[in-house]
Amino acid sequence: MRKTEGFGAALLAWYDTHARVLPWRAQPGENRRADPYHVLLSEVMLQQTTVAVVEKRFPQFLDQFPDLKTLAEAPEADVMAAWAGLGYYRRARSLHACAKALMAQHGGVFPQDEKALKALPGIGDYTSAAISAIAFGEPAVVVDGNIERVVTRVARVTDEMPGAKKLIKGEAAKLMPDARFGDYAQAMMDLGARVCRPKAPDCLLCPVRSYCAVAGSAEAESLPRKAHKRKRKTVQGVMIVLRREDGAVLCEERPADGLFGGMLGLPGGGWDGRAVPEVAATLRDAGGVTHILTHRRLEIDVKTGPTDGSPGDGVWMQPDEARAAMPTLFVKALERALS
DNA sequence: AAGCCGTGGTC
DNA sequence: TGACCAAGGCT
Repeated sequence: MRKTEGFGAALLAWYDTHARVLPWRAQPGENRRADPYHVLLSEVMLQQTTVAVVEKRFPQFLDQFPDLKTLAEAPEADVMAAWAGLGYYRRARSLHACAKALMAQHGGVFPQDEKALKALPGIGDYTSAAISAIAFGEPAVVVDGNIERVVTRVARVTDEMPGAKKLIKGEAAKLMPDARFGDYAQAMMDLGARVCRPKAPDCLLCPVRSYCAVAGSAEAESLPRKAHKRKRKTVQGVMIVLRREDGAVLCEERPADGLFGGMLGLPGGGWDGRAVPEVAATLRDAGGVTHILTHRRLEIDVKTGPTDGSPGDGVWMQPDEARAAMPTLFVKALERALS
């Protein structure tokens, strides 16, 4: 039987001297735990989003919404606008709903157990465990993409993802120390990010290589095993930039569900299941914009022209204000039309 | 349970 | 270029 005793202690010792310094984190030895609201916000922001991006956006968001109550009471449009450019915009809507639920159902006090946390909007298996461990020191089994990778290698889990998830969670539980559960979870993630990387893992300086089933072997890089992804489809459409005499641009709020749901966007269609507005045919061709999503490739023709017409169900906004509140795709289309 | 949902970086 | 990846959740 592989020895797991001592794994946690070895990793924590490494973390004590190698922890990344991050704005939402209580550093090891700081003798405090991170603020639950900060942990919630950072964890949601970090879902499928790189640390580099979150390091920049977390302080800005926190500045605008300094505490749970402020976030809960903020207009939804403000929250969505603050999320612009971060992607996966349902996260913003869920985060807002989560803050409201915490105020309404928990008196503004975070529950500490995973189960109660997971019942909140936008909080799933990973995030509930992470908040429970990091903000409250609970012995939750935290498994994210980094930890998945570390565990499949340490325990040599060769089953294909995502089927192996249950097995991985079991193995992850075996590796846990008997204290410092929050530090441990973050240590695992730091290890996965910096040492036990997807490509070219740095086994030579890994603090837990003596516990690892595949350390130093070529097999390490092959784990976890993942099925190949299917090719994305190309979708074509049109975006319309109508300009008023004062320079304002016609914008519109997108439907709550679907691509860029609830965000500020531009009129148009053909790429999102909606018909191309007839005005498009009367406007100047401003060029094209290509935008790559995880499972789709959008090829957009940008049309522009002056108008004194009524706003319809849209809203006139100055370009600077619009840019700040719109997903990147729309910003690109706007740039194309205005430059 | 497999597909949907953004964006930017790397190789 | 294209494939893969990054502290996932929801349906």
